[in-house]
Amino acid sequence: TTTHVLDALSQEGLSEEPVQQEKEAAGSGGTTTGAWDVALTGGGRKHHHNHQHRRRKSYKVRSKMASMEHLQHGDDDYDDDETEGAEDDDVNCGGERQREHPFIVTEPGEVARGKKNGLDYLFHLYEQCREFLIQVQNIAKERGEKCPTKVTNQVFRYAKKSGATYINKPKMRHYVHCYALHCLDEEASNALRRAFKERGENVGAWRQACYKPLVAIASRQGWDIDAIFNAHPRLSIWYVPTKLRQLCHAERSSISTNCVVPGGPSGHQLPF
Amino acid sequence: TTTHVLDALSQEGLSEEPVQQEKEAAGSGGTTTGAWDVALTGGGRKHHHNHQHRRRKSYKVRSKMASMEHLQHGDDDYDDDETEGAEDDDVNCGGERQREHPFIVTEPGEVARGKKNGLDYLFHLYEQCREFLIQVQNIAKERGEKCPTKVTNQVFRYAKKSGATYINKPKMRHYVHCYALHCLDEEASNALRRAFKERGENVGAWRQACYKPLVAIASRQGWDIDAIFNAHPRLSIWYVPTKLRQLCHAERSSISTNCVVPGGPSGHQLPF
DNA sequence: AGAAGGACCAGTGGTCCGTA
DNA sequence: AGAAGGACCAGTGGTCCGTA
Repeated sequence: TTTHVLDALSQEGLSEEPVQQEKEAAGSGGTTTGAWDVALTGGGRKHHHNHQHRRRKSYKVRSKMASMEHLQHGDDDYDDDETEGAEDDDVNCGGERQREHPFIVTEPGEVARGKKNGLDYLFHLYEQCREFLIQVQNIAKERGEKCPTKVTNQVFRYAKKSGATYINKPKMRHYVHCYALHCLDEEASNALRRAFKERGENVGAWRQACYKPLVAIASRQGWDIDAIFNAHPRLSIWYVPTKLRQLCHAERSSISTNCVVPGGPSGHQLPF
Repeated sequence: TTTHVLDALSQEGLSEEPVQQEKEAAGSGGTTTGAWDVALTGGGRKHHHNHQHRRRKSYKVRSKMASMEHLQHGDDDYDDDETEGAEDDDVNCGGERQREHPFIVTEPGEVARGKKNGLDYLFHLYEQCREFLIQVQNIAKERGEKCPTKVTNQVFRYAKKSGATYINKPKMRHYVHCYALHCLDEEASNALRRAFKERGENVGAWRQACYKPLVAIASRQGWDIDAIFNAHPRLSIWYVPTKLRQLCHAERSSISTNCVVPGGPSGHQLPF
């Protein structure tokens, strides 16, 4: 599994035909081996299924991503499995790969039904990215190259090359602060999930609601959100989202304006 | 001195006329106050001199840099002071600002004579960059923005805006490993300077020679050159130069090839 | 020739907005 | 409408090479 891993770091090919390198990467099953991966890739059957698709489609691909739909969770079936197989959803004639199923608010331990993904799966994606980062780091160290400490573009590229096509930068960046709450206060995160599920709120509303408890955590720890991220082993590899940083700053400013501290105007110290 | 510092971080102006902001920055004396600055800017007289030049030249500037030659060490005179004043390299009719005087190999404490700069001055530039970084960090913290841990493009831009036009990225990156040796083993660094001065070697030769003792230091500390840089408070803010990283890697590889360790082929551990 | 540094370039962090 | 992600963009790290 470590041989094609080296190829994966080299320049991305632009050929319209699927290249040998990609087939090898597909065979590795994404190089991660968590319980989720086994469950979600649907074992060996789906793999062969997808390989056939890829070959069948190879002359009509439209983009360089079109030939990589293995491990595709959008193709996976928890609900209307065989119905799906007959529609263009699974056959995917257009050449563009299917999008991932949208997330829904689930309780801890709950598996999403229908064409949906749950939040445990979302958080699992962050763990997978961490594993890809560790692999990239090991390769870099072996080669004596610069070693990334964060999940960078390079890591996303590596994940994609390794077959984890369902991982992409905009998605991971979008939910980082949700994952941060999960890491820093799992109890609070779980409670929020249960509350928002019960109220029937959508993912966007839950996502927005994750900011507030994080700002509260920051307020208790001297407002240094970077330090808070860096102190947590699983969170430290993620960039602090701009909006979270801004919220912490805004909240700190408004508090130190309203509650002037005896120390004078220069101090941003807390009133306790 | 902290008010125009905020302006300095904003977008660089492209006007052909010198703007008010630049005049203010000039007045601050580059915001650093070490003994070197005083010595090298030639006190107040030169400042007025340069201000006149700038005003006199303002209608014939060719580039956006042309109006910023204050603190210009290339204009400073240790040797042929008044002769220089009559020539075009102080009057600077072309509109392009003068280059810095080239470095020569000097002993510790030795001031370069003639149109040359010494190595103590070179190392002082690294200290100045560190001060600029600290200022950029303080501003970022105050604003709740991302806070750089290294000397980035932003810091070089800030230094230039602050009037330190003699600081630039290619130069600083070029000599980083020389500064690293100075930080990590000042005795060895001093000895090397004396030896190369005595032999009459040029700066390029001295610069090349700085790599070897650094690789030796790395070999004694487990080859992790990043860790070595990061462990030193003044060095940690500089990126490890590519070539130094490569030399450490190459040396480690060749040693572990020649001296096979009982532990087996996987080990990169040292034979002691 | 030896050296300083403007300016370029490939690949980054960040996220918008055309898409489904 | 709510959401996933291709693709763009400003500014980065890195250093070459036209300049003096």
